[in-house]
Amino acid sequence: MYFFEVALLNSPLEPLTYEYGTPLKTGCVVEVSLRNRSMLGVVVNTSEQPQFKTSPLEVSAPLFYSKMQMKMAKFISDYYFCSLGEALNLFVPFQNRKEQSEKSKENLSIDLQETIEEKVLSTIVLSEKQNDALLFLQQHPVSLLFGDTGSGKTEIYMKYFEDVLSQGKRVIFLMPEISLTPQMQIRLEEHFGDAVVMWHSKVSKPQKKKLLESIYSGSAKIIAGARSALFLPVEDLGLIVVDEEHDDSYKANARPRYHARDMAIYMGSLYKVPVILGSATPSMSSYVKFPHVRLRGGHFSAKREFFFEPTREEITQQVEKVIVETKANEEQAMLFIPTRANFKYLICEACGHTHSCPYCSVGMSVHRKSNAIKCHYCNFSERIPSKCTLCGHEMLTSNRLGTAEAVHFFEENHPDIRVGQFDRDAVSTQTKLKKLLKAFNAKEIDLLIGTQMLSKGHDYHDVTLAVILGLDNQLNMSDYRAREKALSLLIQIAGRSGRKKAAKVLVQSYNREFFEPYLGNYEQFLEDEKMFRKGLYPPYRKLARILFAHKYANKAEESMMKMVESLRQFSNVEIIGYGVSQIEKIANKYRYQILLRADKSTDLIQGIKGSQVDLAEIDMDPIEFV
DNA sequence: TATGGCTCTTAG
DNA sequence: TAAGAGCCATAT
Repeated sequence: MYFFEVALLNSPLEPLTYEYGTPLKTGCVVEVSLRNRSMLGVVVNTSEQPQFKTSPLEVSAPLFYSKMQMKMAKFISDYYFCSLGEALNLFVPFQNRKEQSEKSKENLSIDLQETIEEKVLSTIVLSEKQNDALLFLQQHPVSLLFGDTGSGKTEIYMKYFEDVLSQGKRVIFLMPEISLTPQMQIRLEEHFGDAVVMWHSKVSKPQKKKLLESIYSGSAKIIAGARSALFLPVEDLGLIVVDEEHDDSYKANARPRYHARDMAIYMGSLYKVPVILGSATPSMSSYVKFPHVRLRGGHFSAKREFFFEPTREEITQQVEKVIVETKANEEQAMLFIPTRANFKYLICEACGHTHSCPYCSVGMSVHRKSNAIKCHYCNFSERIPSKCTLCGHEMLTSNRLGTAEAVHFFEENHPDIRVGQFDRDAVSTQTKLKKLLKAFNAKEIDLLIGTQMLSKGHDYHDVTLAVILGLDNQLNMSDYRAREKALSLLIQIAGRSGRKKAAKVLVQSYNREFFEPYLGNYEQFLEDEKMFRKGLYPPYRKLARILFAHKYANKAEESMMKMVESLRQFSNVEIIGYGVSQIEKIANKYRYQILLRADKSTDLIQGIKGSQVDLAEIDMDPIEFV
C-alpha cells in the first residue's frame, strides 16, 4: 500500500493522508471521502504509513496539476495565507491524454500556418514609436507600457502576439472583466481568428467547457480573460500581458486574496516568459518596480480642455448646460458619479437619523425603481419608509446623489436626451453590457451615466464631453492610495472622451490645485508621490491587514488582542494600528482589524505565521481598509 | 424525556 | 469548512 498527502480542493483544511494500491505522481487529481462526503483532492506528497488508519483514495478523472501549477499554488498558499487546497482550486488542471497531446503537438505548426494564412484579415502596422516601444518590451523580463489612451497599446500587444505565435507559443492576455467587450473580441479575432479565447466569470458552463476543449487541444493560442484566466492550463506559454494593470479588480477580495498582476509577474519568472504591464495611469507600485516605455498622445492627438467646478456632487446648472449643449451639437456625453442607486442615504429631516441596515453598520441606499432601500453590503432590502423609523417625522430627505437619480433627472427634465445607465445595477450581465455599448456606439444614446465602470478601457469614438462628479469623495478617503485612485480615475474617464474631436472635461472638485498640474503629466504625479510613500507605504514598505469577524463583538476583539500580543514579539513587524474596523458590522458580524507594516513581506509572513491566528483572515498587500 | 440551539473538536 | 459530540435550556 502507498500513502499520499492529499490537498482537498476548495477546503481550508491542510492536506490529509490517504492510501492507494499503486504509486501516484504529485499533482494527480483524486477522489477521496471525508466524513462520508466525497471530495476532489490533489496528491501533493507521498508519505510513510501514518499512525492512524487511512482511507483509500480513488483516481477517477484523467486530470493533473503541472509542476508549475503546484509551485504557484504553494506560493499562493504561503504568501496569501490559505490552504493548498484553496490555492489549487484557483487553477484548472491539465488533461491527461497521451496520444492526443502528442498529435496536437505535431499539428501545432500546421495549425499555426492555417491560422496565419486563412484567418488574418489585416496586418498590424506599427508606427515608429510603437515599434520602438515593442522593442523595449521585448528586451525586458517585466516591463511597463505606459501609454496614453488611444496611443495604440493594443496594436503593440497584438504585434507581439504574432511574434509569440510564430514561435509556436501562446499568450495569456489579462484585462479587467468589464473590458472584455465584443469590441475587443472582434479586434483580436480579426487578426487571430479562432485562436482567440475570451474567458471570464460570466461565460456559461457549457461554453467554458468548449473553450477549455480548445485550450486542451492547443488550438487556442491567445487566452484573453479576466484575472482567473491566469490559472488556465496553457501549455507552451510565451508571453503574459496584464492590460490596465492599475485596475483594482485584479485583487481578489475573498480568500485566496491574491493579486493577479503580482501573480502574473511571479508566473512570468517561473515560466521564464516576459510579462508586460500596460496602462495609461500605471500603479505606483509597477512604476517604481519596473522599467517603462512611455507612449504619448493618440492617433487623433485630440485636445481636452478641463474645467473645474468647486462643489460637492450635484447636477448644477453648469452641468446641465454643457450636457444640453453637447446634445444640441449632436455629440455624445458621459457623466460619472461615484455612487449607484438614486441616493446613498435616507435621512430624517427632523432628527437627522440615517436609515441603516439592521445587519450592517452602513446606511441603506434609496432605489426608487423598486421602491426600496437596499444595503450595498449584504443586499438586505426593505420598502422605503414613509416616516422616520426613529422619531416618526414624515419628511425624509435623501443625500449623496447616485447614477439612477441622475438618469431620472435627465429623463424628467430633458426627455429629448437619450440616457443610458452604466453601473452594476443596469449592466448586470454580459448581454446587457454588449447591448448598452452597441447602442452608445451606434449613437442611440446621447448621455451615458455611470460609476467607476465608465472608466474602464472602452473605446468610445464621439464623446466630446465628460462630466465628473464627486471626485473629492475618492480623494478624501483615508487610504494611502486615495490620491493615486482619484487622479487616475479622473484621467481614465477623461480619456474616454476626445478620441476624435476636441472634448471638454468638467470636474466637480474643491481640489483643483491638486489635480490640475498632473492632468497632462501623470508621471510627474508618480514622481511626486514617491516622496509621500517612501518609508511609509507600498511599494517601499509592505502592508498586511488582519481581519477578525464574529457574531459577538467581544469574541472578535479577544482574538484580535491575542494576535496583537503575539505579534509584539516580532521586532521586524510594526503594528500600525488595531481596533474596530471602519465598518463595524457586516452581515451581522462584528469586525476588528490589525494593520501591519514591514520592510519585507517575509517579515510579515514570519510574524503572522508565528502568531496565534484564530478567526483571522489575512489580507496581504491590502487595497481596501474598511 | 425529547428537542433545539449552541460551542467545540476534528477530520486521514 | 462541515459534521458530529456534548452540553444546557426549554418544551412537553
